[in-house]
Amino acid sequence: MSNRITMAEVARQAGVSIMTVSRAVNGKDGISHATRLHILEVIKSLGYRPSGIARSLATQRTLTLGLVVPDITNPFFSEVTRGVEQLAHQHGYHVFLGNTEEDPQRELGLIQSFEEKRVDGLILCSSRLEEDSLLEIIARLPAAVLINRRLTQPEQDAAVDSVIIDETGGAELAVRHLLSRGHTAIGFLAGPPTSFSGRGRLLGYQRAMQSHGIDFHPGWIAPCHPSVEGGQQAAGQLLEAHPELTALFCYNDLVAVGALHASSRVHRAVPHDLAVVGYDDIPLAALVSPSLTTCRSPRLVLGSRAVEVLIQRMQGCPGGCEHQVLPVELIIRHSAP
Amino acid sequence: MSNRITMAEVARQAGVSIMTVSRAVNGKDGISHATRLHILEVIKSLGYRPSGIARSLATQRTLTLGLVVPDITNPFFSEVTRGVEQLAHQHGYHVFLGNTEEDPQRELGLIQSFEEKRVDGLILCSSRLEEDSLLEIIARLPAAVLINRRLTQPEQDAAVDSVIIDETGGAELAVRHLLSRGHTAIGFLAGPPTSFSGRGRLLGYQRAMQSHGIDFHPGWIAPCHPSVEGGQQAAGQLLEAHPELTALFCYNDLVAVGALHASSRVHRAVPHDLAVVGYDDIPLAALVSPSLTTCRSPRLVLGSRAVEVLIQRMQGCPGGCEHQVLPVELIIRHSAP
DNA sequence: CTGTTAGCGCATTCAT
DNA sequence: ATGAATGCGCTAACAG
Repeated sequence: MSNRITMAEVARQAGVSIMTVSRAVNGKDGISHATRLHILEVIKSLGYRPSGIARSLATQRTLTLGLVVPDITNPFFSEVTRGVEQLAHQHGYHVFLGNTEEDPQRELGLIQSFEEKRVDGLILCSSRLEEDSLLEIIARLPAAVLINRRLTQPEQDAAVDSVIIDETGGAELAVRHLLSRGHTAIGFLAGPPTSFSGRGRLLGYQRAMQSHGIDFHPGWIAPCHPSVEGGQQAAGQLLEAHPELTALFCYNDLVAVGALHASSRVHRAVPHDLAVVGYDDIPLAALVSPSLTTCRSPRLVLGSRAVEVLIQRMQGCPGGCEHQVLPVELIIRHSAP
Repeated sequence: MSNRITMAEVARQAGVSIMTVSRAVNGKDGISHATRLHILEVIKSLGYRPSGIARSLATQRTLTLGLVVPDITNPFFSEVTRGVEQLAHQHGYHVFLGNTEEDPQRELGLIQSFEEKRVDGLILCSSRLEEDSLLEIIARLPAAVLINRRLTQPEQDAAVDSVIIDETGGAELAVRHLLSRGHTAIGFLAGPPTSFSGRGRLLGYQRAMQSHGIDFHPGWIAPCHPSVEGGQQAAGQLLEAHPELTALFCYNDLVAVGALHASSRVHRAVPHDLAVVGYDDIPLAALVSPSLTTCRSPRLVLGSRAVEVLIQRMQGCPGGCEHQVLPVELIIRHSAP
């Protein structure tokens, strides 16, 4: 390797002991101002950089976090990542990024690797792992936070920190907006029924409809793949089967864009002939035309809040686990004014 | 801390020496099949995980890479990141992600931190640092690769590995496409003149125009901020000042989307009254209407190739530095058929 | 095949 | 205010 300069070398050149150098480097006291200055001088001239590895071995802390996401190119996760990095940096931590490519097997591997890297804390975003594995893993780690997921069993849920979005509340907000504009025949392009957010948003839709005294129409709900193509296809079929629908609430913005495409195909102008509402407010939402009315999920905050919870836990703060639920904001644009 | 299990503990429980455990863990030979199985059994039952920290201190390798990007939420960088993570994973490496938030000062800090973390290699994406600092930093590190940038001075450039996109070639491709469709009055919404890609794309535009024997019109070139707003504003002004323009080549897709907005304002239908070509092929490009004809920059490959170069360098491969130039592909869609 | 001896580079006692 | 001894958990030479 490149013959790195060590503390011993600095100590030799400065004519002091290793311990004194250590004190100077870490800004601790018990050292005269003069020698400190001198040592700092030597350090600079030698280009010495302390070894985080050696330090971590001695202190049993790495000042390192692990972040696991399903797909970093997804704007949702990239913004969560940004939030995580931002706050980690603020607290002097650095972050290992793991991309699972949606593969639970890789997720497991990454978590294990991060454990071997001795991360001080782990953030699992939209974990695809089953509850048992998840719980087992988290128990092994010094600190861990789930983003975008909670465990279903109450006792288990109580044992793990989490930060999530108010999926149901956001969906209610969106549907209520449509209802307030006079729509009653509102379809729902539902996402994956297995996902946490899929279930939450469906529940919100149902609640809002029910609270308005609207009969439940199973036919108005169409599951679809959470993509533009999925949305386009599902919207096309739904509108054909149920021409009475005057509005569509979509699982996410990609699906909504697909709905936009589909409606233009069947010559229903948005928003005049059909109102469309999305979810997430990804950058795309403001750029398509008509621009999307949508629910803004606080992605960056999701990440930064997770780090806060983690750091609190790492500092051994007392109290039980935290379950933060972040509110969602309705952004009204042209697709459903 | 959580009383972690060490190799010594495993050794004790298995009734062997630490060294034998080490051999079993690392799959080295010089150990009987039976004892290996036994040790592995003990390891599993104890839930032992080797300490990467201790291992790194002993071996002087961390199996870790550092990646520094300006903004992880930018689809360009998030895909580069994905490529990096992918290939790193393939080779058993893990990656520290650093987000500079476009701040050179933070970039410097991150690099220094990663050096202290003893990363085996560093990838600098679209570095904003000045050449001297850059060179100095790279000299300190065991291995480093630049993405999206090369140093201007030949001697310096020869001293650092890099992976870049053929900016000029891509721009030529785009403009030639417009020329081949009969356009001659082609405007250029140029990006930041200080950036590597800004200069490269401008050169490509000029070359293509010149090779077609078209007089140089400085007025046809308008610098603009590389965003939708910047593009919209610049396009509006350019089209007003030069109504003779029948096509616009845009610095990137965001600018092109802005141009789309602007042209609809002045009632020039795309592509009929005005052809528009973007650059990068971000996901948005296919989703706006009309969909964008654009140059696809191989972002994922940019990342994965950088890791390959890095690993080659880390293995102490001989030969001088590599300067890979990745080709760009023209994607023809509706904005300029 | 297995165990022993030495570090890796630093921080944490405890002396001086 | 400074230094010496010891250990963090593991691997790399050597011995046996």
